[in-house]
Amino acid sequence: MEQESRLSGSQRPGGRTARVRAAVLEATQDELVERGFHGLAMDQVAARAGVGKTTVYRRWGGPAGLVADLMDSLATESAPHADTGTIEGDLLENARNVLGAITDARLGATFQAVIAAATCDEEASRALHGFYTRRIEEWARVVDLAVERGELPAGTDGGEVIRAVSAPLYYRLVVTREEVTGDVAARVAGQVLAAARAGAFVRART
Amino acid sequence: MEQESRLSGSQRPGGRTARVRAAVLEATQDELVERGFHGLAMDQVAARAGVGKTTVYRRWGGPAGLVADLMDSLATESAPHADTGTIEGDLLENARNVLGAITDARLGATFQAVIAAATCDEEASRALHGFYTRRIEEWARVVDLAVERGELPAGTDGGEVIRAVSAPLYYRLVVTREEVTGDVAARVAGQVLAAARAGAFVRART
DNA sequence: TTGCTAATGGAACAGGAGTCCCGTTTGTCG
DNA sequence: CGACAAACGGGACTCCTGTTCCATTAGCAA
Repeated sequence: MEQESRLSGSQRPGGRTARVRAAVLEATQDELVERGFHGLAMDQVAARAGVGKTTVYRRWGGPAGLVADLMDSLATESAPHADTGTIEGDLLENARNVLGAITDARLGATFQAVIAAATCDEEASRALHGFYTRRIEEWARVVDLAVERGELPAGTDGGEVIRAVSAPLYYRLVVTREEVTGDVAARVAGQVLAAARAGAFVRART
Repeated sequence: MEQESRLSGSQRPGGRTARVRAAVLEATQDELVERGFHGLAMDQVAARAGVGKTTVYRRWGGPAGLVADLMDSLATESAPHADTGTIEGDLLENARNVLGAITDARLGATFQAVIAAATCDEEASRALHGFYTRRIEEWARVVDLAVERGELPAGTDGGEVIRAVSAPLYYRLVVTREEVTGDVAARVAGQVLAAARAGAFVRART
């Protein structure tokens, strides 16, 4: 249960190792869609990926390690921030981006699985934290650009703005378990925009 | 796996049944704090509660049923909305209330466990949905009162406002896995207040 | 108090997840 | 091309979760 950096630090990152990882992560996502995190059996994943059960246990340790690595792999392919020209458009784009991720069967199941895993596993928790830290940083730039354009007050905290847009969508998905629609996404973007324009997201003076 | 209404509809709700339920739910919470949802073993719960393993399986069916019932029991003891006299104070109070719930070791672990359970179990999902539906309705009243006092524009959607305050806190807890502090709670309450005053939460005309 | 029945408890049983051992395959380097 | 080492694969084994059966206890009502 303590094999680190299975990604980059491999001593032999040759063809097979990478192939196995790809096949296993692919199979993991499929299983998550069909059975959810609690139903994620290493057995099944190994069989579906066409690799030995031993290999999966050796490299990932358990279901949590599996979803943590899956999250890491998703991090490398996450989309860059939008640039529609206005902060209104960019925030709406961010909301739609989140909406798309959580309504997509494959991605949605994956995110929920990692969230579930993170509640009881330190490794999955770190993977999740890292993923969103990067994503928020990336999208926070649209706020900085808006400030430069004079659309928003100087000192507006971009990370906070992006969090404020994303949070209500995830909140509905995993906490209140309400349906998340395009309407909700649009409303939320509008609400946050209003608060940002009013200067509610300006950083406190140090 | 289909024994309904173990709460109210019992044909014999006498002393022992209620005692057993209380002991089991108590033990469940303890186990959740120590091991999390994935580590919730019916065995352990039964032993800690001092009841037979068979009883726990019979009445709750599985770990998910256990946390679902726990959620239902928490619903009955959730606090009524605040009434500080100003919407600013009430929203801050709501933020602090959420903050208190998720930072409390016992409650925080419980909520995270139910959230994890809900990602893969329909029953837990319904319990969670019901709990927050009630809670949001309850606290939405502070917004209605504020509208009556003239603090906020007519037509402001109370449920949306409460969600907007609560969401960023839960988002940090379960999604981005950032620390949630009193600072964050206060900031969020302020941001939502600004948006509400600007009329961003006014319902669309039908 | 007495009997009925719901509810509980103990113990044996079954199924599956996770671990271990060792032989086999496959990159990689000289 | 050849050898070494890392990584993989299969199968047996163990332990624990969840189920089933039946005896026992304890509410409830007459």
